[in-house]
Amino acid sequence: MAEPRWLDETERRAWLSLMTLVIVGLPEIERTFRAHGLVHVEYGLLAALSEQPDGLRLCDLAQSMNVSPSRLSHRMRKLIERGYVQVRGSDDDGRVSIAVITEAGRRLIEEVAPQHAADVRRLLFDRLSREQTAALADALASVAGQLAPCPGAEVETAP
Amino acid sequence: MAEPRWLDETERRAWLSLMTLVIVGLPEIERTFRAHGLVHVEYGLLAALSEQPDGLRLCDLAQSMNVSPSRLSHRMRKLIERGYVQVRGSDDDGRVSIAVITEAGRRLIEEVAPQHAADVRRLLFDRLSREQTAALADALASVAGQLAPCPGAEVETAP
DNA sequence: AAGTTATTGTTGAAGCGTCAAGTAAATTCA
DNA sequence: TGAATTTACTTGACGCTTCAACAATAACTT
Repeated sequence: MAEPRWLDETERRAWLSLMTLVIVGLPEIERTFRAHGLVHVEYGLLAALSEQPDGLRLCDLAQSMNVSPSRLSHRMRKLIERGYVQVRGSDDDGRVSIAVITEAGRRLIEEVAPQHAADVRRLLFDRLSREQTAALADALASVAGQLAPCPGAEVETAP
Repeated sequence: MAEPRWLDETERRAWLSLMTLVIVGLPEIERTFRAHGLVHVEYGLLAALSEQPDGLRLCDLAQSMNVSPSRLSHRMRKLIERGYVQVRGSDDDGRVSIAVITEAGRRLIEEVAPQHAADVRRLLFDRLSREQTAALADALASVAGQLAPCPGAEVETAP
């Protein structure tokens, strides 16, 4: 059993700050979604679908959003129930389902998106200089790049 | 209604990378804890308590770990049931309870801590240069500093 | 001292995520 | 062609988080 390599002071500060961001900051982000009856992932799903007017295979959607099939299935059930998404089977492949955003879904994210962008800005970027933002993007992209084959994990820009 | 200010390309990359880290990376971190019957927050609580041999008031513990009273209460119930923590009432103040880590709790985090440190390293710091790490710590600390009055949110170094 | 307010902590319900198991269709391959 | 494997997706159970409501003690206020 090798001697464990503990984090040094800088690493520890980075990690603890990240955890604070996750534990305190993200729930604040969530509140905007909850006010509209959504959770963050559902917003991401709607945003992704809003860029694909012809719909998206569920497996592709799951992969692009980095969610498990199970999780996607549970979220889709709710989004379908509430009329934000419709799902039809594929003609080509009997296994796949294709999700399409509805008009109601489109209206919803068009309403939520600006608030979300403002939230993210308030939480994160308003507190960082341009240099800090660039450095943050650089570092996080290095990490995320190896985690997810799919880079386009979410949509924050205009719908 | 002002025109929404969308994220620019760098900000978007930073945010999406952060979300990937949260959605893909943190669950990997969680798996180590689950293997020991814990969740991340519980590890943090035990780690915090392990540095206070005389115990800690629950309200102080909650504040220092940035968790709600309710959440703390639920987690403590489990930690008490499993014998990792003991709680006694305070003599000074009839409202407060004081939590103390047990020997079993101490043994547990001493076992888990090195694995957790290795996980964090694998996830994050092994993929970053010293400069990137320093920049990340700088940027995240700027953000976290305004989110949490309490900086010592968790313990990653030797117990 | 009595009433009000603030602090500390708990509880139960509802919703979400994970995991394991399962169905069904397509593909591979013997 | 038929059997095994892979791919796509769903379901149910269990644990965790949040939120609202609650109880109990302490601290103010006049």
